[in-house]
Amino acid sequence: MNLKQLSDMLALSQTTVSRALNGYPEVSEETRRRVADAAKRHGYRPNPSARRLATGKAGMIGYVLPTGASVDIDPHFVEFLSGLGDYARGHDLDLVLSPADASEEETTYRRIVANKQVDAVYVSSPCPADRRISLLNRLGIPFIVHGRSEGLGFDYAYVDIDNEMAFHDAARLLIQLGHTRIALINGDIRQTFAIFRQRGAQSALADSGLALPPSSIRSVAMTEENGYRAARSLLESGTPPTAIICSSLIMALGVVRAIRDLGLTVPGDVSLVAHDDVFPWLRPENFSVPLTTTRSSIRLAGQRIAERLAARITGRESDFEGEVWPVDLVVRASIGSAP
Amino acid sequence: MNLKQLSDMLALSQTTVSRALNGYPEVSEETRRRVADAAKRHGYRPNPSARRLATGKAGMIGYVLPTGASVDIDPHFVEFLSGLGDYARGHDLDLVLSPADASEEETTYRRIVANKQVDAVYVSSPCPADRRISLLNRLGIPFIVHGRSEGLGFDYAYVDIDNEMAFHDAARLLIQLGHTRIALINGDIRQTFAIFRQRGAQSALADSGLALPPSSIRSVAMTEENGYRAARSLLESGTPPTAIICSSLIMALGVVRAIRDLGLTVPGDVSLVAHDDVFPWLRPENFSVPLTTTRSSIRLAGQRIAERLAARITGRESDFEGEVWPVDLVVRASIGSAP
DNA sequence: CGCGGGTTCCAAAGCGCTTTGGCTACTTTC
DNA sequence: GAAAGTAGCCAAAGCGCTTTGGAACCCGCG
Repeated sequence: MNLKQLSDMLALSQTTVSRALNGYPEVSEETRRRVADAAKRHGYRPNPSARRLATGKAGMIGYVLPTGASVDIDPHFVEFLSGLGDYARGHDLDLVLSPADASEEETTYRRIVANKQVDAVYVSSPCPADRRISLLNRLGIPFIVHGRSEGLGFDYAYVDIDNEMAFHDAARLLIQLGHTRIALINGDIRQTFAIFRQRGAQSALADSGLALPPSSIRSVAMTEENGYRAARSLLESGTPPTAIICSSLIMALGVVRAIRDLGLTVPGDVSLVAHDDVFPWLRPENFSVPLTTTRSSIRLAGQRIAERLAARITGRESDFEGEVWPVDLVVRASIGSAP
Repeated sequence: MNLKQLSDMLALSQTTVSRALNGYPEVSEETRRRVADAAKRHGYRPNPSARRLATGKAGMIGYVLPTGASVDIDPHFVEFLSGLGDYARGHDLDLVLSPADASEEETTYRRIVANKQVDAVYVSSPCPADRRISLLNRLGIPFIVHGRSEGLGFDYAYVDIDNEMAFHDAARLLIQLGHTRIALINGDIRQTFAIFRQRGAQSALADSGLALPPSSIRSVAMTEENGYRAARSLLESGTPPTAIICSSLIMALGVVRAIRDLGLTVPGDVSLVAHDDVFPWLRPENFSVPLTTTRSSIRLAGQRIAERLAARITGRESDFEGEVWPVDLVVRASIGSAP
């Protein structure tokens, strides 16, 4: 069933039917009703390819998926996706993933924009002066960044959490508990979120005249194994920390294992705080010692980003506002006063 | 840069240029080279919407993403996606995700097929007599199932691992070690993979005159918490198992925690085998006691499925072959002879 | 009565590609 | 040397939609 058939059936022109369906004003209410009615009855759905060809609008949002033989997609991505799906479903939005390895990332962005395959894209895990962001800005396609970049020289729309404040607060709490040797097990420091977290922890320590020397910082990909290794090397060093702040629950698994392997206890010997992105399948309250966390749901961010993306596509949103969400600090048994 | 501009530039007709680019035989080698050359130099890319409109082919593969307020996307999905990406990248295949909740799943499949938005779809986590599979079969779009269904009454293409054999082997090994009270902590039993796993474990036990009574089976969503609860309830029952087989590494985390909480040890009191889907961020050899696993990489399955999907789209594959991959049984320290 | 001004509708021109059905010119065949 | 192929190319017709630029009609006003 296509437009022509439908309009023939109604003895109207394709123009009128199209307009009736798309809410143009120059068609009488009665005709509009008749058309809408027939369309529904016959299950008419405009062919998206045709529509896209004619309008240039795609009804899809795009994401360039970083892949590569040695590249693992972040498990956080799935949570983000859930959130995106929560909104997209019911708003007739589809998501197109274009896998690309690092070397062809830029080309891929250019391609999906040039082809008008998607109406908007989102970008995740930005680094400072992120090239993808300046590229998209130049290409002029609506986009939203999940996270923030720095030093770009122009405004852009983003949704981020207050990583700096979160880790500041976590560090401050540990300091208040008397800890002076605090270590940070962070994610890849090339990414802004990790930079902000380090900054937050550092400033809290500085506020109390303490330091976070490079020797107390680890910056690694967020796997259980890396968490273990980082924690071990910290705890086996000359001046082991009495508290560890850790950028992910997955790494925290490794940290806990390392602590236990060394015959130490939480929070007796080591206090532990981790950032929780809210995975349904791994919850901080279920750690052997319930984990104090800085908590912020990635899924919620996904929802919000989808919503704003949709608003940008339809032109309801056009400024370049950055949203920074506060992060909860949830205290559980894994922290205690310094030994 | 579009076809017309390119062909004007070359003083050739659009027809010839199109044919040269698409490898039709009726164009001379020399012309073809000239065209290919110019296309590359000017970065010409055919507009996919136009091509789709003309051919009906989309160059995309589709997936209906189950979502819903209380639905969590499986973290395995991300691994699968990595695999899909591995192939898709470099083959100009994009992936479109259409989020839909359970109630509109069927409608969504119909929509993406009717709209020719995608050339093929894949289906994951099938259950017996899966309605999606019969629907797709009826709609006549190429598809591949990741996993298997049963009792459908027609053939279809799938890629699956030998879950039954895997769990059979795992159970047999435990029996050989002298275990007689073996428990199974399984995934959602409505899904075929879980049924097969149960069947495998059951048949191994039956081979030795043992049974796997319902009281020794838990069938739950695969989270750490559920693993913990299941293990606890099993171990605190009147006849606690001396060995547990567990359907996922994530649940195994909880199982290990439960064992420890009860003051028991692995493998002294309880032997543990888990299925490992090969997450880069959580590895069985890094458990406090390295875990014996049945191992099969989901990522590899993703690659293979993308490859076969591409083959089906282009017509290189047309039979309805089911592929069943063997599963490795990797022995590590978490199993021992029965106490 | 005729005319500006709405309202409601339509024919036709794209959008950028593929594909059908020739057409030309060059070989081959007898 | 003419008939029959064949290789190489092209014009034009779609694919299904949106949108431009009217046309037809009815209204009330001077």
